[in-house]
This record gives sequence, structure tokens and C-alpha cells, in this order.
Amino acid sequence: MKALNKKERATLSAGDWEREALELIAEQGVPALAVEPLARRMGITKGSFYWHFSSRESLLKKALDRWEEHDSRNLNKALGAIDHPRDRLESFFRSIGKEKLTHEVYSELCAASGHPQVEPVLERVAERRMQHLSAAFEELGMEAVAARNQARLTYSVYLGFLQLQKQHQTPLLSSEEFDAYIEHVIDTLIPS
Amino acid sequence: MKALNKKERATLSAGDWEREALELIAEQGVPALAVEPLARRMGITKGSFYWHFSSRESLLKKALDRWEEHDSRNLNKALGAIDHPRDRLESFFRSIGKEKLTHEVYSELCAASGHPQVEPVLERVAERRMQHLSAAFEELGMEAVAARNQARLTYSVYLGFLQLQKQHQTPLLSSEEFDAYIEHVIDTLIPS
DNA sequence: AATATTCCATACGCTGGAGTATGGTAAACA
DNA sequence: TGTTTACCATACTCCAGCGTATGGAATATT
Repeated sequence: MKALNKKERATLSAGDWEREALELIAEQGVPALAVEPLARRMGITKGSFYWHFSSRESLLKKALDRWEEHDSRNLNKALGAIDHPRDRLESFFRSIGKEKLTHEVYSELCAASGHPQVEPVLERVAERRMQHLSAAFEELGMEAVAARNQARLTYSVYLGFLQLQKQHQTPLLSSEEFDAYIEHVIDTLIPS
Repeated sequence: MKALNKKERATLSAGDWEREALELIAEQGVPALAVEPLARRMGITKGSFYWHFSSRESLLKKALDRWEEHDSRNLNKALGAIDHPRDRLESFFRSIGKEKLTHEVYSELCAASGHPQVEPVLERVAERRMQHLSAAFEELGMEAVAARNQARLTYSVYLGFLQLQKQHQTPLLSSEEFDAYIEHVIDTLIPS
């Protein structure tokens, strides 16, 4: 079963569709994920799609599964390895620059939080991340309830940042004004 | 021209359509604002709509204008009257409970921030509100740059809160856990 | 070589919403 | 009272996306 894909366009797999779907979501949002436009974008036709997937819904489901799992692994990999909680929190914010696709997708998922397929994913992901933050704050000496509130607050800041970014109302990611803002955020949110 | 509208359904005005449009947006989001569904919801047909408006776009535009102006007035009315900046900021957060429709609409507009008609509205509203916050922080003794950053941060918290609320990941608005959270937020964000 | 399987193209039918055209009715007006 | 004018219903056309059906080509299998 397909040992070598020499170089160019051999034949598409379901994974290819899922990846392309995620890119489309990142660029234009969940509602823009339509079969025919996606096919056109890939230089192919519906015929292929409906061989790999039973419906648009099923593609969305699998794409979201893929994204969620990637995000989950990434959370532990990138942040679990950092010792000091303060650095871990700082890394959390600065990671918005890297892992761009992941955050863009997430941003668009938030915009589609009403969607039945999207909703449970959002809840799980937010919960995982907030747990992570909460643990970090506890390591910094906060009590459980306070740490949980602080985690919610911190995560809200992250969500709000994503939103302001989409509205072009945040300093450029590479400017020193951005760095100053991040520093301000960290100083405010993280107990010294 | 129409002196008395006795009681029941006399004849609809453009304003009626705009109000109903805003309610629909609050409930189901901007993409759900479609002419025929809206007409059905009002127990009437398209024929009426296209007499009052030239297109769906024009309805959206006028509805957004109406909402933005209401929000603008509300900002000055509700918050401009409060003396102490700390109270003003606290009132800012607690206002989410009251003025429910306004915040629900805003939340859905954020979810549609990519839309060309929505985008400029969002930018203006966010800018106005952040200016307001920024001024309050300056009154509390912060320097201009710090106040601006703090305003951005505070507004991010507000945006994130709206998002978490849509994901049912925020304590109930009427619970004491909610009050505790708000207090936590205020203590963290507002210099004593 | 003959056959089967995999992957894709093409051509359908179906649905829902946008916008148009046209006609009807009731209230205001002359 | 007859006639506008304001408001609404009905019946179209147009378009885009979903899902299906079917056939063709390439590759694998026997």
C-alpha cells in the first residue's frame, strides 16, 4: 500500500485533507470550511473528497481531533519541560508567536464556539490549559482557590489577546512595544 | 403619518427590523442574520423587508449603527457618572450582568470580527472603551504608557470573560463564586 | 495478461437564501 | 368617493454548496 511517494502529487490521503482543512480554518474560519472550495484550493474535485470522507461533518470532526491531539501534546512538550513556573507562564504567552497555526486555528474555533462539533473541543482544551496554569500558580505558593481564579484570569487575558489581535488592535508581535506589553502583563499577573 | 399605533401589530417600521435583527444576532450570531428566517421569526414575509431595506447588507449596517450608538451613549451614561475610578472599573465588569443584550451582541460581533461590515465597528468600540479605561487608570496615578497597557490588559480580561462565558466555563453570574472571581480580578488589576 | 481496487472527474438533483416582479389590501388623502 | 400611497404576500429566477451516481484511469493483485 503505497510504499514510496516519489515526490510530487501521488494520491491524496485523508490526512492531507485534514491538514488542508485546518489551514483553511486558520485563514477563513470554520464556516468557510466547505467541500467544494476546499477541493478547488487543492486543485482537485469533490469526487476525491467523498471517497475519503462520508460528509463535511466527518472531515471537521477528524480535523478537530487531529488539532486537539496536537495541542495536547504540545502543551506538555513545550511547557512541561520548563522548571520555574514563572518561566512557564512567560513561555505560555510568548508561544503565541511560534506555533502560529495552532493559535490561529484556536482563535477561529473560539469564533465558532456555538458550533456543536466545536464546542466540546473548546471546553476540553480550555480546561486542560487552565489546569496547567493553575498548577503553575500553586507552585508559586498560591492557594488552590486563588490559583484557580488566577488561572482563569490569565487565560482570559490570553483569549482577549487573540481577539484584539484579530482586530489589529495589538502591537505588532515583533515590535518592542509588544515586548513591553508582554512584560507588563507578566508583571501584573505573576507574583514575584 | 401614523399618529397612533393602537396596541397590537399595526405596521412594521425599519426600526422594528433593526431591533429584531440585533436580537437574532445576540442569539445566533451574525451569519444567522438572513432575510427569510428573520421574516419568519417576525411572522411576516420577505415582501415587507425589501420594502424597508435594499438588501441584507443594508439591514446589517443600520443595525450595527444603532447598536454602536447605543453602546457609545451607554458608556458615558453608566460609567461617566461614577466618581472614583476604582468604582468605575468595577462597574465596568459588573455591567456584564445588566445590559445583557448589548454584551451578547458584542460577543457575537467579536465572533464575526472577520466580516467587513463588523470589523470597523469593533475597532471603534474597543478603542473607545479602552480610552475610557486608560483614563481611569491615569486618574489612579499611573503614567500614560502604563495606563494604556493596563487598559489593554483589562479589556483583554473582559473579552476573555465573554468568550469563556459562551463556553460555559465561567461561574454563574449570580453565584457567590462569581462574585469572588470578580473581586479577584479587580484586586489584581486595580492598584489600591 | 486479466482482474480488482483505489482514487478521481463529471454530471446530476436537492436545498436554502438573495433579490426581483407583480399584484393585493387597507389606510390616508384629495 | 375615488385615488394615491404604504405595506405586505406570492411567485418567480439565480446561485452556491451538499451529497449521489456513475464512469474512467492508474495501480496493485493474482
